[in-house]
Amino acid sequence: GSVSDMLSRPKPWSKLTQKGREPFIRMQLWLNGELGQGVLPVQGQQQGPVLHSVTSLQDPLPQGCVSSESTPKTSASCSPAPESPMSSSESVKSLTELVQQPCPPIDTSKDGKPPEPSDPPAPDSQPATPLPLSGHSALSIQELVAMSPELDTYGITKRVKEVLTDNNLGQRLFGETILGLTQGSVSDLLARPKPWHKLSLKGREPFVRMQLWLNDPNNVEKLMDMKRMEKKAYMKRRHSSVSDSQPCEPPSVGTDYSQGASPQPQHQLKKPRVVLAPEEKEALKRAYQQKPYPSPKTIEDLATQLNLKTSTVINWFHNYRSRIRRELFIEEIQAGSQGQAGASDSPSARSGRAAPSSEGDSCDGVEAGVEAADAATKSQGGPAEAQREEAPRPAEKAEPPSSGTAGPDDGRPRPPPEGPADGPGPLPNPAALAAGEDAATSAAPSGEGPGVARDGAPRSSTLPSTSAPAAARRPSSLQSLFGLPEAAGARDSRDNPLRKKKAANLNSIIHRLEKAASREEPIEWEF
DNA sequence: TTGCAGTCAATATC
DNA sequence: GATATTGACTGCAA
Repeated sequence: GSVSDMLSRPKPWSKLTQKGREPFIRMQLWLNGELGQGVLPVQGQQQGPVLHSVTSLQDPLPQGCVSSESTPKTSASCSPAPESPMSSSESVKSLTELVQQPCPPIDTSKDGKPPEPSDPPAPDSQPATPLPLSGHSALSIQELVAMSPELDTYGITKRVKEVLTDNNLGQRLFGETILGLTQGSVSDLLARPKPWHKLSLKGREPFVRMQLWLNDPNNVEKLMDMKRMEKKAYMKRRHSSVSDSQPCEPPSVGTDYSQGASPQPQHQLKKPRVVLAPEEKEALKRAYQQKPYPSPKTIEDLATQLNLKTSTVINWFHNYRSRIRRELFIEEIQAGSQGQAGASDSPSARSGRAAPSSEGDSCDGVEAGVEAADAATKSQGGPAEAQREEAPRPAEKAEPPSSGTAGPDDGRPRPPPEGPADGPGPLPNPAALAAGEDAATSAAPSGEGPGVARDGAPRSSTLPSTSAPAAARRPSSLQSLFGLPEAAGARDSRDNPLRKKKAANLNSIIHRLEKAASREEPIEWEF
């Protein structure tokens, strides 16, 4: 009866609970041939082998399947191991274990044609899947992510970095093979992991993959294999291209692009990458300090004055906000782990424990740990310290006189800013520009900052005092959030960037407050 | 429409 | 050559 109902009236995915999704996962797996025969005994007890099939997928990661494609050597298949029935709670447990504990050797796929992310020769062989996943794996990983227990993103990346460096494995290989991401993304991810509870489902995926990879006892071997294979393929291509004096591009199956169709046009269509001059960045940063959320008009003005496209300015603000936020996360984490004195190097887990459902605990509460981080950064020699203040620190090496121009001596291949080539001239003072526009906003911080809730706006159950990370709950953190001067306390010159960040973050909060205040309906405050 | 998360990919830097 | 940085883009949600 349930089956009939489900088949004839399937609910949309988004409406389904996790439990409700299980049958669909099973169906999908079954369709993919992933479920063995008779592995799913009809549930004698109410909760049968829930999730068992999912958890029994020994390799939800691409790596196995990928390597099977491009690494015929790697043995085995993705077929699930024999299973035994399991209760629902056991299933959940098994999921947790899958992610958190070492799992049996990963078998590689036998089916499908997984793409070859790291091996360009057959770029079109897998039209549909951008990730190095076979279809079922993609589904599985998403399910795993959805049901994954909280992971210690910081710890995971730390371990991944260790393993990679210890074994001389590159980010590119790892990213393309294991995560389905490009080198840049991997670098970013490893250097600045977000805490688990701040990640979206999609954002969690790479961490689940990393965790699973870490759990795989053969992970390094497989990657090494991939590396060897790549090298081999590369040598082969190089060899053949040399002997044939052909371009070493992968031979695009049967098509000859090298003739009439010029090989160039695609390149010519590419837009040159905009590279902002240090002075421009500096100006933008100043504007950001004043107003992290500039109005369209301000953006327009900034763009005009800096001789940039408005979209560039918009993008810059988006990127900068987002990256600042992440920097602050990192600082929070660092501070947290410092404060915890090694009790656990699981900051995200920490906050999770403190706030089991603390999604809204500190939306912008990234300030929470900054103060501690501030102290921490001075004494601690951590892996991230080198870059910790990089973003917010204005014009690192070439702290330019702000009136300077983007002179040619900056040595950067500045693409032609489509506009008069006379340059921006003496750079404007965008800060003033931004500040001037909204004095009220800028003045706000000096007022009663956390009065956020004074108007009765629900300080809300979503923000229980216990929901914030430990550092955030310290009174001093609250003070630091809204009491900048004291919090920042001019301890040394390194405080400046932090103060700026804090100020900017505060402005960001204010911006949201203002926005929220202009709404009719009550809202839930998230700070 | 706006802001954000996540990512790519070009470029810079090590 | 590997890694880090960063402008741009996509897709989603409010």
